[in-house]
Amino acid sequence: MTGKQHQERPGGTLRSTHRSLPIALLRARETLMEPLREMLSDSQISEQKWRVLRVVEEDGPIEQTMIAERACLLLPSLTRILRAMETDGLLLRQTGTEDRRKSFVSISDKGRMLIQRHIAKSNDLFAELERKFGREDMNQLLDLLEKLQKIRL
Amino acid sequence: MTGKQHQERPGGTLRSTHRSLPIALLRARETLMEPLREMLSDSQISEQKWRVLRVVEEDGPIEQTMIAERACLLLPSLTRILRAMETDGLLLRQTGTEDRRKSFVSISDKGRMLIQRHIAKSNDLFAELERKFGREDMNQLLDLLEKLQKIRL
DNA sequence: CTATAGTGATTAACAAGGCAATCAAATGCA
DNA sequence: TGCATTTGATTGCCTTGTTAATCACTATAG
Repeated sequence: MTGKQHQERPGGTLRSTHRSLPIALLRARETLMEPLREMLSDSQISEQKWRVLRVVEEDGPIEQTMIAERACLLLPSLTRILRAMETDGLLLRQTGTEDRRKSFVSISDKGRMLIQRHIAKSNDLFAELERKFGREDMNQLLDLLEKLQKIRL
Repeated sequence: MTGKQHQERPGGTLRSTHRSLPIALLRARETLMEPLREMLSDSQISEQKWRVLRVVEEDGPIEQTMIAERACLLLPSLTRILRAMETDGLLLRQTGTEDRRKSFVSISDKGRMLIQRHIAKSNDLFAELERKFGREDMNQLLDLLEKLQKIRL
């Protein structure tokens, strides 16, 4: 029996990492985050805090479990992040009146100002991306990603 | 036709987080990683270590800078991960002969066995995804992501 | 009403992400 | 040859990711 080292074995082989969806999603995301992180570093704010800020601004007083889901964060991370952001005066937290386990988070004026300060740059980046990537492909990609999010394996 | 698609308040506004590409990429990735992480937890291995293992297996003796690029890790993270994986006997590291700054990493038999142990499950997951998502959309998504990776903003 | 289980949020402990500084080997140049 | 510069890798410091355990409060059964 000659050893077959790089051939298909009974267990088979994996796809090339070039066609691995998790890796491709990660690599694509890095393309976007590099300039975005640079933009946010001016305000000493992480990409996670930026996501939280946007979600809270978008959906008004909102409970933490919902923020976590929409900003793709786990609750333990969110706890720490909210504490820091509240200390920085970007957010407000108040415990619920009916159910005192819940707390509702809303954006402060300072938080709104921080968003305003980055809107122009953010939209510029988006426009540049749309130009280089193509509006058609952009929308198609967003549609496919939205479809993928809904799948449960 | 009916005016602006997107109404602007004084100072402007951001896109909805539903159409934010970085967030969409993250959410879509979560869909995939949930079952994958569960699979890997059997072997006490993180998704990062799994990526490293696959890259090293795929590209033979390879230097760390290259691993970092292909597995989407920063060098400092990789240093720690490789140290742990070497301790676990999944990888081998040897200093380069020409350039003694470089070190070349290769997979061990134990590492290869770990991959073999998960190939079936991994391919099953991929097949299920392809079935639920559609082969056509799948390939289109991979093509779009590959295109996006190449853009420099 | 009390014991119990369930839910939202937090804490603890450790792995990994991210940035800056550093080390060691190699390279370029006067 | 000397010495600054560059490059591959590491370390330190802090934040975030991840899991399990816990706390505070609510809802439910007996």
